[in-house]
Amino acid sequence: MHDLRVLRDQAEWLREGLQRRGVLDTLAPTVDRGESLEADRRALIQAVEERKAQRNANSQEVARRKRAKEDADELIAEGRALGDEIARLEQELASTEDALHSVLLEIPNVTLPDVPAGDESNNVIVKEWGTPRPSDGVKPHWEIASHLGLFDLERAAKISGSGFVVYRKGGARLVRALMNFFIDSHRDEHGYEEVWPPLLVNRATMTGTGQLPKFEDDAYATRTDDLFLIPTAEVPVTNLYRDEIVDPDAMPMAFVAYSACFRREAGSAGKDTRGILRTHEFDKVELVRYAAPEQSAEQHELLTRHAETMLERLGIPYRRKLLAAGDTGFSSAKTYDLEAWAPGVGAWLEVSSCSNFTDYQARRANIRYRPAKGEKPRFVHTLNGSALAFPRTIACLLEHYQNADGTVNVPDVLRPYLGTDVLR
RNA sequence: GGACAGGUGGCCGAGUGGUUGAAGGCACCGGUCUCGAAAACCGGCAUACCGGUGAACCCGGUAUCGAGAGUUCGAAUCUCUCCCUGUCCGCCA
Repeated sequence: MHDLRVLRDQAEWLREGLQRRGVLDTLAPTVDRGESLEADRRALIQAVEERKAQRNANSQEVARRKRAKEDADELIAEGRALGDEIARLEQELASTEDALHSVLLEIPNVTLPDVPAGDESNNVIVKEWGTPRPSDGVKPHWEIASHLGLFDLERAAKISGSGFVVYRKGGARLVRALMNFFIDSHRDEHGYEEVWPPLLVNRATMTGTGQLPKFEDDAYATRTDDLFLIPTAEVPVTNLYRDEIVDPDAMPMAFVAYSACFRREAGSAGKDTRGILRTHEFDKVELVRYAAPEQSAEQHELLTRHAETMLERLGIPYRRKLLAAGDTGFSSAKTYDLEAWAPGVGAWLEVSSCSNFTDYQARRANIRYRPAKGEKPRFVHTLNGSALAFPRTIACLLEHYQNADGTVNVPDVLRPYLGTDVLR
C-alpha cells in the first residue's frame, strides 16, 4: 500500500510507475479519484476538528458553571447541536476514508528505476549458470517417479482430490532431505534465524501481507474459525513484527522458514498441471529479510544469491530473470525469478521468486524501525524469496540426474540427508 | 468448551462521569554539584493526524487508557459486543 501522501505530493511519479507496468489506462481514473478524495478528506478533518474543539471548550464551561451552581442549559443545548453535527461530519469522513483506502489498495507498487518497462516480453535474462542437459532421450519426471514409486498421485486424488500428491519411499525421504539441506545451509552458512511458523493464520495476518481482502478466493479458509491456511511462509514470517517498531541494531533481520503452502489455484486449470508442477499443497523453504531502506537493494541481491547457491550446490543449471514492470507482482518493486532447467519436460521451471517490496508491504503491515534514538520511526523494507520450492526442484533433480536404466543419481550435498547415492 | 481474575505511557502502578494526556515510581536524556563517578537536587521525557509556508525549530488543534459500538453537553471511569493474558476445570497429541 502506498502512503496516501503520494496522492498529494507524487501523483506524477505514481502515474509514471503505472505507465511502466502498462496499467495506466485502466488505473488513471483511480488515481484521479484518489487525488480528489485526499483533498476531501483533509477538508472534512478540519471541519470535524474545529467543531470538536468548540465542543471541548463548551464542556469545560459547563463543568465550570455546574461547579459554581450556575445555569448551563443553554450551553448543553449548544453542545448537543454540535454533537449532532460532528456525528454527521464523521460519517462523511469515514466513507471518504473507506473510499480512499480502497483506491490505495488498487494501486500497485512502483517498480525501481532499473526494472525494465513493459510486459513480460521485456523480461531480461541477467545470468545463466551451468550447462542445460539436452532433452534427447530423457524422460519427464512423472515417468521416472512412477518407475521408482516416488509419488502416488492416484491415491492422493482419492484421499484429498486432484492437485495433491503423496510422496512415498525415496520421494518422501527426498522431501525431508531438501527441507533439512535448505534450512541447514541458510542457517549455518548464510546466517538466517530458523523459524517454524503456524500454517493457520488469522485474518489480520492475511491482510498484512496483502492476501486479503482482494484474493480471498485464492486461499483455503477454515469453516468456523476465520483462520486461513498460508499460501507461503512469507505470510506468518513477515507478520512476525506487524505493528511493531523493531530494534535498528538488529537490522537487517533474516529468517528462514520451511512450510507447507496451500493454494486453491482457482483459475489456473490446465497450466503446468502435469505431475507435481502445480499442486494445491506443496513444500517450500522461504527466506524473509527486513532491511533499512538504504540497504534493501543490496539485500535483494544477497537474498537472491542465497537462493541461487542452493541450485548451484545441487548442480542444477538455472537462469536468473529480471522481471519487467508489467510482470512484477503487485506489491513488489523488483523481482528476480530463478528458473531451473528440466530436460525431461524441456522447459525452464520457476523454482524461486525473489522480491524487494520496499516499504509497500511494511506500510500495510505497519512494521517500522527507529533509525536512531529520538528520530521518527520509518517503515522497514521487506524482501523475500523461495529457496527453494520443492516440487519443481524435485522435477529438475529427477530429470537432470536420471540414468538410462531409470535410476537417478543423488547430488553429493544430498547424500548425507538421503542416505544413498542413487535412487533406485 | 466452562468458571473466575485481569488488560492504563518503554516498564511498574494510581485513577469519585467534568482544567486527567493521564498522580507516583523505575528506566532514559540534559543540567547543577564533583578531579571524575555515585548520591542528592532541578528540568525534560508518547504517538499519529490536521493546520499555521508541503524545510528545521516552533505554535495551535484533534485523537489515542486492549479493539469496536453505545449512553451523555462531556467517558480511562457507565452499558454492550469482541480480542488477548493469567489461574482452575474439561478435552486432547
